[in-house]
Amino acid sequence: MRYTISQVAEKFDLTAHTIRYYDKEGLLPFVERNKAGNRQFSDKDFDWLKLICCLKNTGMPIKQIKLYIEWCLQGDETLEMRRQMYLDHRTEVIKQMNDLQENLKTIDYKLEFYDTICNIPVNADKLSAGK
Amino acid sequence: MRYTISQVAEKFDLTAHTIRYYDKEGLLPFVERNKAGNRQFSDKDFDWLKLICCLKNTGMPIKQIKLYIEWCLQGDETLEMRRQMYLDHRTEVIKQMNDLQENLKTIDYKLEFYDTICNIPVNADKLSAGK
DNA sequence: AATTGACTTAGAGCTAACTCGAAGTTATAG
DNA sequence: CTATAACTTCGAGTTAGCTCTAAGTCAATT
Repeated sequence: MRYTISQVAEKFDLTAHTIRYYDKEGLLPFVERNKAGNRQFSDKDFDWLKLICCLKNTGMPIKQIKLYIEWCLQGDETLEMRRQMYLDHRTEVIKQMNDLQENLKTIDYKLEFYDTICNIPVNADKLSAGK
Repeated sequence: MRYTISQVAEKFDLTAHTIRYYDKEGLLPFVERNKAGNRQFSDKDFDWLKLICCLKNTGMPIKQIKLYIEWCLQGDETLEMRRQMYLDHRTEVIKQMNDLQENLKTIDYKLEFYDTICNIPVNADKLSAGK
């Protein structure tokens, strides 16, 4: 099956503009064109896009994703670099998760405070960020 | 105890520039000045800054943080709005954590693949993002 | 009295990641 | 044959969040 840019946009919850931007930035060098010059996405391209979205949504900059894709196209000589990239990125993602969990504690603490004070709205914090 | 902007920057791993930027954006209306016009941070301000960093690091836009701080200074009439903001933000943070966890699976799957292929570097994926 | 260093403001500049508009091409429906 | 819709490129514009520079103030040291 072949898909147009707007079908892909729909499927990945992106805009066609964004997909063209990704292409321009070198993230989609493998996408083929028909005689009219229109992009023709294949199911194989969907795997690439899923991966690109995964890396993007975990905070990897587009330039680094581009680099990774270049490595993939270069072949086996870049295998170890790619593996190392995933190792480093995994560490980053774990850190993000830990940071979120830590910050969630603060938010939950605040919520406890507001849940209490909103039922008994007396003597609330006007100028204090604590408690 | 009173602290200068550079001491605060050091403590919160920000630059003095960034702190002035936050002040300009309305995040630090409570910070006092000495006769020379220099900012004088107190321990109470540290609580505010911790909270601001928490919200910022969980993806809350600076404009919304500013709004929250305005609400705090307005007093009890905004208690319910503040509580609702924390509820909404909590949902956001949980979503971020779930998304990260989901994406981490993809990364771990990739790592498994690269761990295998890097020990037996034969027939690697040259043009496929899958498997 | 002069130098040094840390602060001040105002405002310009930067980067990432889009986001949009203009002008043009092509395939299909009427 | 023409109108419409969906695509194309190019390049300008936008937004968030800084980041930096210039020019100036002020307190403390030499």
